[in-house]
Amino acid sequence: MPDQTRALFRRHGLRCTKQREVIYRVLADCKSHPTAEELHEQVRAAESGLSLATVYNTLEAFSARGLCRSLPSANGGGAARYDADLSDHVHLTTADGKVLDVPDDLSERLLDGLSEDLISELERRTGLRIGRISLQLVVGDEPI
Amino acid sequence: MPDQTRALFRRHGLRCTKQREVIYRVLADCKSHPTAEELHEQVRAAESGLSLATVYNTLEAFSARGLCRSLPSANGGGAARYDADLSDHVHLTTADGKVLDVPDDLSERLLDGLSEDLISELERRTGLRIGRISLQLVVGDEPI
DNA sequence: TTTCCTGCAAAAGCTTTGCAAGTAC
DNA sequence: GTACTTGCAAAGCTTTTGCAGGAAA
Repeated sequence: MPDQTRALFRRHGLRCTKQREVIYRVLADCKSHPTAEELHEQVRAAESGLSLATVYNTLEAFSARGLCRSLPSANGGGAARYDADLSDHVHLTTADGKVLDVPDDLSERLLDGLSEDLISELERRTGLRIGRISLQLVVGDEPI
Repeated sequence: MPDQTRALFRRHGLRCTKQREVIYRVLADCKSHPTAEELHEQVRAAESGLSLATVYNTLEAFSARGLCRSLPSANGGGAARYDADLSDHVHLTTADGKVLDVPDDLSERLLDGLSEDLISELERRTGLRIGRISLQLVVGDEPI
C-alpha cells in the first residue's frame, strides 16, 4: 500500500487493509460516482475474493470518517452512489439516476448564492445546525 | 369525490377512483413529504383496505402525470419521499433523511442563481436536455 | 364492453447484520 | 493478545410485478 494512502487511513482512524486500499483507489480514480455494485465489479479485477458486503462496510467506514460521501439519488429509490471528491462542487442528477459533476466555474456561480447569512438565516428558521451543505441539481427532460 | 379533484385527475388523464382521491388528498395536505409507507398508514385511516402496492402504483401514476414528484433522499438508500407541491421551491434534506421546504424568500434567493444562461451553458456542456430543474440542499451537522 | 385499476402475494433490488475465521495493531 | 475487519449467508427493507377480480369510461 502506498505510504500516502496508509497515512490517509491512519489520519482518519482507519486500519490499513488491502481491501480498503483497492476500494479507495478505484473510487478515487473514478469520475462516474459508482454504486456499490459497480465498485465491486471494478474492485474484483484487482482483488477477486472481495465481497460486496465488504464494499458496503468499507464505504460506510469511509463515509463516517470523511473519506467519501454518498450522494442523493434522483428519487430516493435505487442504489446509492459514492464520491471520493469532497471538494465543494455541485452535482447534477439526471432523471435516469446518473450523477454528473457540474463544471467548476458553474459550480462556483451556484455556490456563490449560498452566502453565510443565507445559511445562518436557514439555521435560525429551521432550528438545524448546518455543518456542511451540498448542492444538488435534479433535472428532467420533460418540462414540469 | 370533489369536482375539483375529479377535474384535476381527468385533466391529467387519470381515472377517478376513491383510492386515488384519498391518496391525493392526504399527500396534498401533508407538509412532511411522506414516504410511501407513511402515506399508506395515514391513508388507511380513511380507506382501510387500501394496499401498499396501490400506494406505490398511484404515486407512480401521479409522478408520471405531473401531480406529484418524488424527492432525492439524503444518500440514495432509504425510502423515497413524495411532494404534491410542484411550485418552484428548494428542498433541504437532513443527514437523517428528513426533507423540509426552504422558506419561499430563501428559495427565491437560491433559485435566482439559476439564470437562463447558466442552464443553457449546462445543457451545452453536458449534452443533456434540461426540461425542469430542482434544487436540493443536503446538510449535515458535522463539518466536512 | 373495453380498458384500466386494485389487491394480494411473490419476486426483485439494495443494504445491513450475525458469526466464525483472519488480520492489523 | 485485543480489537477490528473480512466473507459468507441470511435477513431486512423498499419497490416492482403477475394475475385475477372489479370498477371507470
